[in-house]
Amino acid sequence: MNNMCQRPFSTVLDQLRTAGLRPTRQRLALAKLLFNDRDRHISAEQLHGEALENNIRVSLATVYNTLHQFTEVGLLREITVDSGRSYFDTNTSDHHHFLFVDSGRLEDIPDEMMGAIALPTIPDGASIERIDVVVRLRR
Amino acid sequence: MNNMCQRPFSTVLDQLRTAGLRPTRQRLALAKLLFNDRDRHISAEQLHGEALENNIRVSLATVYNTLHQFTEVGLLREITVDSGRSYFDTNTSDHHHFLFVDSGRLEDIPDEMMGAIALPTIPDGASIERIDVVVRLRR
DNA sequence: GTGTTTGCAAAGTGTTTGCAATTTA
DNA sequence: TAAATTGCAAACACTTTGCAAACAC
Repeated sequence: MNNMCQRPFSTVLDQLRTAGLRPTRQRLALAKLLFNDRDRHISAEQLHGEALENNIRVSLATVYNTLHQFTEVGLLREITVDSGRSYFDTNTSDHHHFLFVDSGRLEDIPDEMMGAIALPTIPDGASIERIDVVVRLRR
Repeated sequence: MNNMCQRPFSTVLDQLRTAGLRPTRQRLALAKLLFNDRDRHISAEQLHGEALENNIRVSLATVYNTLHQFTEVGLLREITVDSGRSYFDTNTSDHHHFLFVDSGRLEDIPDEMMGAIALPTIPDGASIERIDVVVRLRR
């Protein structure tokens, strides 16, 4: 698995600064929860819950704002697998996902497990923003 | 493009019957809207609107029920591209999608435009239900 | 100080549900 | 007539918004 999320913390600060986002208490605390660990696929509600557990006072609205701001800045990647719920992936490198349909759990596909995908021919005038591959697994 | 949706109408009736779904006025009318034409990617609200335009009295709840029942029976395939909105694809064959991110429009990728995807190695005990590929396009 | 960010509660979106009335076999 | 289906309105889950108070620079 590509450990792109183990960025030095200074990078987060830099990226916030570069993007003109002030390093507020809330943003820094959420960034720590998100990036200090392994790669994560986390929803806004989950992150909010985790913040509260860690005695970080932050509102759900701020968690949403922060996740979106981080996504715009390139610190996160947003993934939607099922209707009505977004996950945010701390691994922003090119990679794909396993979705365990029974549990709803989402996991990165290690590069060794997934060969390269041949790029499709695309319509005139269009350009590829990104290719999302979700391998849906049972059992 | 694989025209799997041009199934004879009798097939729809058969599949409903086989599944123990009564061919009610609403189900038949919605099936006609869905399957009489080209391949479609349609949301519940869109289909409901279309039904009303065609003077088919049907509630939005019934449209939702019907779309899900058709999906269970294998007449449709459900696709979620962005948070909070499901599309139903009348093409249930193995194929992938272009998503035009500006408009939100979803389109089948013709087989000629997309090479085969190498199946990934999957975790022990799991089996692949389906692989969703969404090529996100700009402009 | 000035502009940014936050928290709250309210509004919004798409979807599902409970249940009485209706329809189908 | 028994079971399935429908329509309505209310409930739902998740997300976004408006705005005054708090904060960062």
